[in-house]
Amino acid sequence: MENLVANQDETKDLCEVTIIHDDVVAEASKIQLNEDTAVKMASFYQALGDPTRLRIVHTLIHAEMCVCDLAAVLEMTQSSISHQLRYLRNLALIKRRKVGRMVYYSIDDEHVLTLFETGLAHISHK
Amino acid sequence: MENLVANQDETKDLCEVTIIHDDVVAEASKIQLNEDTAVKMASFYQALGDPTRLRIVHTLIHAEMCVCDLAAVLEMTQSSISHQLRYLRNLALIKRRKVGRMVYYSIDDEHVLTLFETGLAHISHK
DNA sequence: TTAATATATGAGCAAGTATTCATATATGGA
DNA sequence: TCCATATATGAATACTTGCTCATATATTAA
Repeated sequence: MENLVANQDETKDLCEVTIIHDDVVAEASKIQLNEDTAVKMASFYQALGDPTRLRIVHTLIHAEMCVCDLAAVLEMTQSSISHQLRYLRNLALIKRRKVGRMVYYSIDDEHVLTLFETGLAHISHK
Repeated sequence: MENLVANQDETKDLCEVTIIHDDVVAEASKIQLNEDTAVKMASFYQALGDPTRLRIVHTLIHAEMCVCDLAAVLEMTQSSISHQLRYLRNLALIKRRKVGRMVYYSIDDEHVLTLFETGLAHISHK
């Protein structure tokens, strides 16, 4: 179930693909992520893989904020911020709270902060 | 230097952008990432934000591997793998070691594993 | 009910990207 | 030297994506 490569013969059917180290390939095949897992994980990283969304997340890590104020802080239009908020909400990274006609957004994922800090450490270190 | 918003009046110049909570906006403006930092961090996340690159990284976390074997394991062409390896190497997430005409790739960043584990925890948890 | 306003969203466009295809480079062996 | 082969890469293409613009929805206040 976690093995996308059924067997080596099948792999060898792929044009131009040669196996050099059978043992290494066999071991690596065992631990492969299934397609669904890879796609879901990639979506998670991609959410922070855009400067605007990253800045939104970074801002919301510090405080809950309404759309208007977020747009002001990031100096972007309400529309673009709203689109990106929907994107992040669809991935369940942020949640919203409605108060009258205002909508307050905040972080809704325990792993976002870890991810952010790791990224910051990465660019600070290299 | 970390403050992209020079002052509130300037922010208000942006068409259609209204500030609701001046204090919240002022505080948030103080902690904003500068453009360069946001772009660099986003690039880091984006590297794992593609299923193919994520699978490459995941595989290399377990073992150093040559291009041929990687292509076999991931069931993709040597060319596409090679392109993505260059991408990851340009971001210094992986490094290479040449032995004859073979090139062995491995992880070259201490934060990649943390990032990967956090992402896995995220999708396992939600 | 009507006007004002905070937020949401569909369509369109421009820019970016992952793969393929063809080919180049580089190394080892005959 | 000549061929086979492991890897790299430029160009083209199909696909994705972030923003803008116009407009819709929803809530408050008059």
